[in-house]
Amino acid sequence: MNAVTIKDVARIAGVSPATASRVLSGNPATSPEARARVEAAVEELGFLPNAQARSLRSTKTDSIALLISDVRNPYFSDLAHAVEQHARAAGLMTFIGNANEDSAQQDDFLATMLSRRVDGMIVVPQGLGEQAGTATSMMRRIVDSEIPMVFVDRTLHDIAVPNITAQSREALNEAIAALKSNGHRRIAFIGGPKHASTALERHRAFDAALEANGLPTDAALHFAGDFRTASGADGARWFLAHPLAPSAVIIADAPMAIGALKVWRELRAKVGTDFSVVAFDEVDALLMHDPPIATISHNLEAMGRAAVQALLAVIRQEEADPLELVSSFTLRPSVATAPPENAVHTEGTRP
Amino acid sequence: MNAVTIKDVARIAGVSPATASRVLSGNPATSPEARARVEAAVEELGFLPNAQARSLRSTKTDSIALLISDVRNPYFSDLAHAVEQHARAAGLMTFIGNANEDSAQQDDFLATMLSRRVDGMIVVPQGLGEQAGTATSMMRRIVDSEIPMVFVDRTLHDIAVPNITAQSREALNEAIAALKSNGHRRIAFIGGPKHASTALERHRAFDAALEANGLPTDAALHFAGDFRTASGADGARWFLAHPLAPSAVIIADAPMAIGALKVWRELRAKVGTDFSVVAFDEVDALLMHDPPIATISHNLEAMGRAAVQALLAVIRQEEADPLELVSSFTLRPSVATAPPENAVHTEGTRP
DNA sequence: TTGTAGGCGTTATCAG
DNA sequence: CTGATAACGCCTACAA
Repeated sequence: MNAVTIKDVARIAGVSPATASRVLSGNPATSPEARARVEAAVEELGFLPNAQARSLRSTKTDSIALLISDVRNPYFSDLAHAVEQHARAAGLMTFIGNANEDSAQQDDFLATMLSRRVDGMIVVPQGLGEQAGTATSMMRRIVDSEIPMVFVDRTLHDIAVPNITAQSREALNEAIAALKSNGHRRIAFIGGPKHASTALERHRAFDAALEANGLPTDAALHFAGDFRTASGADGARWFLAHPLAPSAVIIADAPMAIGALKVWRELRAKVGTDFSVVAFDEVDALLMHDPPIATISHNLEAMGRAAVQALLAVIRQEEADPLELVSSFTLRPSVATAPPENAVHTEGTRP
Repeated sequence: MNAVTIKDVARIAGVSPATASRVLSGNPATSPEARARVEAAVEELGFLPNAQARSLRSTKTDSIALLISDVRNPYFSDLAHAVEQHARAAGLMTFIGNANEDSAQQDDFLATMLSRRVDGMIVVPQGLGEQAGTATSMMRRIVDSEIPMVFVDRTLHDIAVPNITAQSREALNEAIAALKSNGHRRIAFIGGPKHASTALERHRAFDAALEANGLPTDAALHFAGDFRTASGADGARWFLAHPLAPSAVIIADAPMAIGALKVWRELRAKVGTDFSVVAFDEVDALLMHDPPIATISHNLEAMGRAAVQALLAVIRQEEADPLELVSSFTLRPSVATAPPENAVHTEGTRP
């Protein structure tokens, strides 16, 4: 296939493989003449060094792996873009892997990347268990291998690696204060899966924000989704049929919000009139919706940059600055301020 | 780091490295006893084989590279998802690279992947020149290396590798017929960049569809965008200010359509009333728009599947069926059927 | 400045 | 079925 090796280059250039290698790796101990001849030979043969063989001896590969939860979720593709551009600026190639919200797919990718000796990994970890999620045994093995690794967006509560996460409490405070000032009292929450730390964080911040605003928390107003479109659709139906008739709902990510909005449209439920909706993640689909949906958004660009910086610090064995990203809340009056008086729910009429 | 090698495993298991290797690679020429002991040793040591070294000897790596143009474009992330799932079903790991619509980034990724000896590549090629785009010299080198490769979505007119592309003529015929039957006569086109073959194909199909419907083609009604959001915004302003006052516009991809819609919203131009819009790519943002935008969509799932199949055929050196995917057209009446009588344009009133 | 001679971790070959 | 041995492509002492 690409059978041309450094020996071929050396032969054509009339030098030894060692000299050719030195030229190729920029070793100063080379004569200008040797350099010229080797470079000519490389050009002539179209030689591309075999990274496998190279990193068998040396160790740096100038590449990192990035594992995201779901390529099709704009939240993660924005993150991927940010990571990729910052890594590139630092001279690192990024290989993107898609876990598809599945820990087995995560494990395959990470194991393959580890065995291919990337210089480090930036991972949105796929958890298994309760609460913030717990590591798979493969994840533990990979962490034990001591490859430089940072978590981004999510964490695992039983693994101690540097992590870049966002904090949504302030934004939820604002959102709920806005809803309350418009008369909303029963606010539902469509949350994420137990294995994702972000789901837990958002859920807790939601409860805390209710309390901070003097509203009662109620487990019955919490729907456990899985961050994917289909569960948002389920949540939408659950919301409409809820016996407590909540007048507003906060949805913990964009795919679920989109799933929910599609259901509501089908059922002719009037978002923003019958009830109010606030969703995490500022994506085009939510802004284009009629009426536009209020959103709580993280700064993915900053998150990606921070993740790359943190990883570089680990690779260089420096101290990493402990970073915390705070989400911001964007209120779109047409939606979040819809008073519950208009709500079908509060009148007991439901599709 | 992961210093445990197959020799350690062999030592613990009390067999030779060769035997350990056979067990690990599923070679049938192994005794049950050897298998058991090796597996126990692997478990005990947490051994992970070094893929670098492995593929230095063998050649298969059970992995492929996928290069897409833009991770943040839902069109490509859907494609990535499809490719990844089908490759996974075929036992192949997928490494995703983001060209970011930039041929230099493409070249870096492909060169790195080639040197890491993936088994094959599925590429949305980034062209350079005129028309369907022309290959970079790195692309040529990579093709010359004879690594199994297929193009998907786009092609390069000076490179002959199997390619999976879509054909939009029928869909555009339908769209323009629908527009015409609603009285539209001057239809604008916001197209893609010259280096993308899809841009050329869609532009030609647009002209052909006009002719097929007995409408004149007019270069003045064509705006050259670049498939990214910002150029869609430019196109939107161009459209509103156009001296010929077209009453409908077809936009060649979703990011440009979204950019355009945002501008029109800001300027209070009434999409679907003042003028009609049809856009390529069925993405949530276009469906959520008020009113929903008519879309022309390809089946990305089928495209991804076909690309994986074609690549597998190349890898196995089989004949690949020359595949051609036809795009499907979804007409959403509320928009595409808006009669031009309502158009601000035809009345000469423009924001 | 250059060449020679190992060796990185694995698998293919060949003899037993 | 197993074990020794060589080789994959490259890099790096070490010696010249």
